[in-house]
Amino acid sequence: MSLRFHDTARAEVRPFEPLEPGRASLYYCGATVQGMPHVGHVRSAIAFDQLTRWLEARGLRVTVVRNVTDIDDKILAKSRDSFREGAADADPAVVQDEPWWALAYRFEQEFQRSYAALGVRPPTYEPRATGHIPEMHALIQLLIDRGHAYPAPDGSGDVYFDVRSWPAYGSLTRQDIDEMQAAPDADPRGKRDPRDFALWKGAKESDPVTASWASPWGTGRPGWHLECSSMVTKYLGTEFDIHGGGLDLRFPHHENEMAQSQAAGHAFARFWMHNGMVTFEGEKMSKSLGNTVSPQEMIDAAGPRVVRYYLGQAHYRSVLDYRETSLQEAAAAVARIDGFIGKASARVGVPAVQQVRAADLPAAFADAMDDDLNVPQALAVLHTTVRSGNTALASGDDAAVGAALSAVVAMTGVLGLDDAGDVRAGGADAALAKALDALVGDRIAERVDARSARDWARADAVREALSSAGIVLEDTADGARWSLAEDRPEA
RNA sequence: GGUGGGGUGGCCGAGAGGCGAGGCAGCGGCCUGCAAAGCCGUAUACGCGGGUUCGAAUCCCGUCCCCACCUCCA
Repeated sequence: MSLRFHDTARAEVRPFEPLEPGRASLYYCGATVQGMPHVGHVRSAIAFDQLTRWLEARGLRVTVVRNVTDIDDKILAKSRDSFREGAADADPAVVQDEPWWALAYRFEQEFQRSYAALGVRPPTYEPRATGHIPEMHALIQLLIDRGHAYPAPDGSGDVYFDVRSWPAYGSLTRQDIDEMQAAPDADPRGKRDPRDFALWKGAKESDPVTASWASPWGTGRPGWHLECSSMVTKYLGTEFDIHGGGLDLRFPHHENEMAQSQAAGHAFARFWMHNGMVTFEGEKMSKSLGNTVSPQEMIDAAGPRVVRYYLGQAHYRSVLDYRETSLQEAAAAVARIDGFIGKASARVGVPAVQQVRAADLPAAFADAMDDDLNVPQALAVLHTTVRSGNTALASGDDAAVGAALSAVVAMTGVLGLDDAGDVRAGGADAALAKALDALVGDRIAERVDARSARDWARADAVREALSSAGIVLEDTADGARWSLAEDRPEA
């Protein structure tokens, strides 16, 4: 079976043929860096990281571009707020008297940290909106020349996209302009139609000078949707393979982006892929509802590897509903996989880290991934392989153990579990781990003596002493194994 | 009002006309000095009411409920 993906624009799953053989181009929307990352951002990044890894496993060289929107109304507003007396007192995420560019950069780094912790590999390039003002000006001029944009006649310095001039407007999400609910609080200043959106925003009195750029239409700053169109075209060309983002970006962001790019004469994205929302007990997580759980809170509770598994386990287009027990269940599943990898590695050796290729993967796994990234079904294959590996381990069939181990490692690589470092397990200082191993080894030797003397009380005392220090002992056919106890996540 | 997506066993979560994916939790067993881990077995599951069919969770008709987007949002 060949690769096929769901395309939002066509509302169907269809075969994926890259524009250029052997290569794939992917652009997906990163964050507007106006606050701390929340799980939704991270889920989206994980979904497109899985997509990237799968395209690569299929032998494609993938160019990934993810934007950073580092200028917008909210960034400016939050910066402005930070200059109020005592602004930082109430909220630890607020830095007193912080310029907008410092604020944007600070949060950009927070995003980097979260992505890295959860094994989202860096994109090929991550352009910032503020670095592409000339490209935006060129696009605006092109749209004006082609009759699809106009400077506002009210002298505001705004330039708008003319929605009515583009008959295909609404086609991405199958919206009819006349059926849409009118925005109650939209500022219609100078617009021909309330749906027209700003390509360029004229500078206001309250805007800092650092947030204003000269333009043929007056001093100002870019509108929200424009940066993506400009940056996609610059790095991936006027036509490219896949454009991704969260489902909530379909409208208006991606609709507007598509309209302005196609009105400029660009073929633009061949596929539009959108990931589902993360909900909290059935409701979309949002700050206004106060039901957010931050990636850091999850990582603190369960470790990055478990969080990576949890956020990446559902199909990317489905709603992922977070509830109290979610991380515990994910932790149990991860422990099962890791338990096998640990025991199998001890038996047949740690498999060499090689380039993961689809050919090394179970066919059922590859088929599932080919089918619009059916990760849940792929995980079923992974777990089935773990089970057969455990059976082989018990029966002493080392050849089968080795085969299962390679397959499991390859599958976890595709899913990105390999890069989601667990600080408690893998990231610990090597010298420390060695020292601990020596100490625990002595106790294990002592327990072996006790057991051969059938002195169960002494053997159990060793195990309990280690257990109270957070070290778990397991007796296996190859002798006792020790590992650090998993913290059971509380939230 | 418009546009999409959903309702699957105690929970999460695939599937989409015919052998009950997978994980978590539970129960029974095997293994173990005891554990842990593992393995095996174990469930009148498909919102509700009709219909089509030899056969429907999957198709058709009706109906109820939920979520998202249409304003900033991954």
